[in-house]
Amino acid sequence: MENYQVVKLSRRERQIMDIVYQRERASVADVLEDLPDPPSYSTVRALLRILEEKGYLTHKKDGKRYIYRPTQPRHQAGRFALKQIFQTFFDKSIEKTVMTLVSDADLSDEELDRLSQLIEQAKKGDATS
Amino acid sequence: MENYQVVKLSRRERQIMDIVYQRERASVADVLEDLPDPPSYSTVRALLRILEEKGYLTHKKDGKRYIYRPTQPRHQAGRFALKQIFQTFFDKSIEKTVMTLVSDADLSDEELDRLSQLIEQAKKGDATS
DNA sequence: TTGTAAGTGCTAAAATATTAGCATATTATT
DNA sequence: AATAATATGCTAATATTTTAGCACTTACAA
Repeated sequence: MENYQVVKLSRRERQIMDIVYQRERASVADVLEDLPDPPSYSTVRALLRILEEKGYLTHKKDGKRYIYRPTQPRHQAGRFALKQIFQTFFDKSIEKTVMTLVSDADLSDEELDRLSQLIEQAKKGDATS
Repeated sequence: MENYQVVKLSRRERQIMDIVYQRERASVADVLEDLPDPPSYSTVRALLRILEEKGYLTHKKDGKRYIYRPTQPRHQAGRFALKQIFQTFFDKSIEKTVMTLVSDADLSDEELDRLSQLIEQAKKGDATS
């Protein structure tokens, strides 16, 4: 099970994958709009075609233009990306990673309550110690 | 404040930065050891030199060899990387990101307790709603 | 103090990624 | 059904990344 963060993607390819993941689906124009240092239209089309060839994207026609989507579900790709992050920056510790997220987050009370609940559930559900 | 995940790093450069961050500091041999599809020794040296030129690494001498370190503190780089992730994959929602981490994590009771505490503190400390 | 092993500095070749542009197709409009 | 506007398909030039190799340096041990 390969993840796009891990595999051989060039800089532009990664930028484009990030954009398509953020938008869930995107036309060439959408991607171009979000790209930093935007290259030409043709360039973006070429990259999208390559990413499709490599298997990271698919497209379907919508009227006369193509709409691209990731082949891998966003949530799944996200989990892989997170794994990469906590292995690289947080001593492989999920706890440290969560600590950082929560500390920086400025979450609302509702959000914090939901997190508390989740943690309570985790305590019950699992007997690891 | 620029982050290496965000700026123009090539694929190999990123791989190397990840390795150096994981190890905190690394010799050429260390990096070579961890690189997938490892290239030659000279190659790794060249890339390390380039990363130093670009300002992402520094080195000091240790005996006859160089030890490289990131110029940017790991924790700080990690926070940036996390931001990138939750913006790309989790609808910009830190809550969703934490949910995923905790759900997947299989954390020990001690870890869960510490997280509960952290969340309680966050509730007290901050009046956002 | 000299030889040798293990390092680095630099440069240029090779491989890959990035880009633009022309030819062609499709849709909508008149 | 002809035209204009807006797509895509493909190819080849350019730029960047990745690589190896040779020349030089340093540390250490005989």
